[in-house]
Amino acid sequence: MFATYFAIMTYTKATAFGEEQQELAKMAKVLSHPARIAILQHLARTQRCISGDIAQEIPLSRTTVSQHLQELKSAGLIKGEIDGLTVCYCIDKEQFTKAAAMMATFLQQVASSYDCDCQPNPIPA
Amino acid sequence: MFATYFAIMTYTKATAFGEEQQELAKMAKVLSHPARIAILQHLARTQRCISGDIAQEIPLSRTTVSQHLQELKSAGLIKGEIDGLTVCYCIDKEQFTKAAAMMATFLQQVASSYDCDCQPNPIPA
DNA sequence: AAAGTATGTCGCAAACATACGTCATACTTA
DNA sequence: TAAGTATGACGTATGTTTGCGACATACTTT
Repeated sequence: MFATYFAIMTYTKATAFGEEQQELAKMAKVLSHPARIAILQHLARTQRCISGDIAQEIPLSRTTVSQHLQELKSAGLIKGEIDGLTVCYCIDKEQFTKAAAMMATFLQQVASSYDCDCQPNPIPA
Repeated sequence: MFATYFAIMTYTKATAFGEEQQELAKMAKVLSHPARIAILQHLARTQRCISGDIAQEIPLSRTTVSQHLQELKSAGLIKGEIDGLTVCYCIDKEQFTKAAAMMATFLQQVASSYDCDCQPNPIPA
């Protein structure tokens, strides 16, 4: 107990990243591969929910595309329904919108930060 | 020459990812680690351009934080000015805003896509 | 000049991501 | 029921990222 406290206090700095920081990083990670961007764009553009034809649109093997789809799915950004032989994927609009809003808010906050002129630390607190 | 053509044509699908897809993925990758999110938030929040004090705010060693700073810098999202002993980092507002806008547009486009009900491929083109 | 401080760079180990061939599953159609 | 097709899961090779200690650099202060 004391030991635990001590261990924590020894670390002057933050002990872990915040919930939101981890959420944002996770969202960003999902988007951090061109194949997954391409898949999302394709799903957004197409009128119908294309299944494995997606692999036709992307310069990767079917296996690899399937993996990327799994990743997008387990992140909750898309959903897939089995319909007989084929699987119909589409954007999970609700979840995607939520995650996108969080990301957009973060970007907005950082972008609208005060424009620094890189002066040396003014008040060495 | 013919061989090259043949090699290209053999690939029915796209040969490479688009410029924009790669740009977006790159931006996302930079944001795909909680430490880098935390650093950006910290820089945005702080009135003055903190240098190595950043390491105090983050649950990682100074070395590792320095690396993350380098990554943000080489992605152009932040800039750092040496001022004697310390280095003053801050958001590169122009570049960050540009990248953020690109990302926000992409998210918006996907989020505002048509809401699919996952019917089986209607017209098997 | 010597000691001190803020930083960055190097090199390594461990963890993770990517790509893809092959195999397993489950449905369709003949 | 057998052949065919669309998929996902498994295994594995190869590459990339992360984290950090130890060292190098460059400036400041005494």
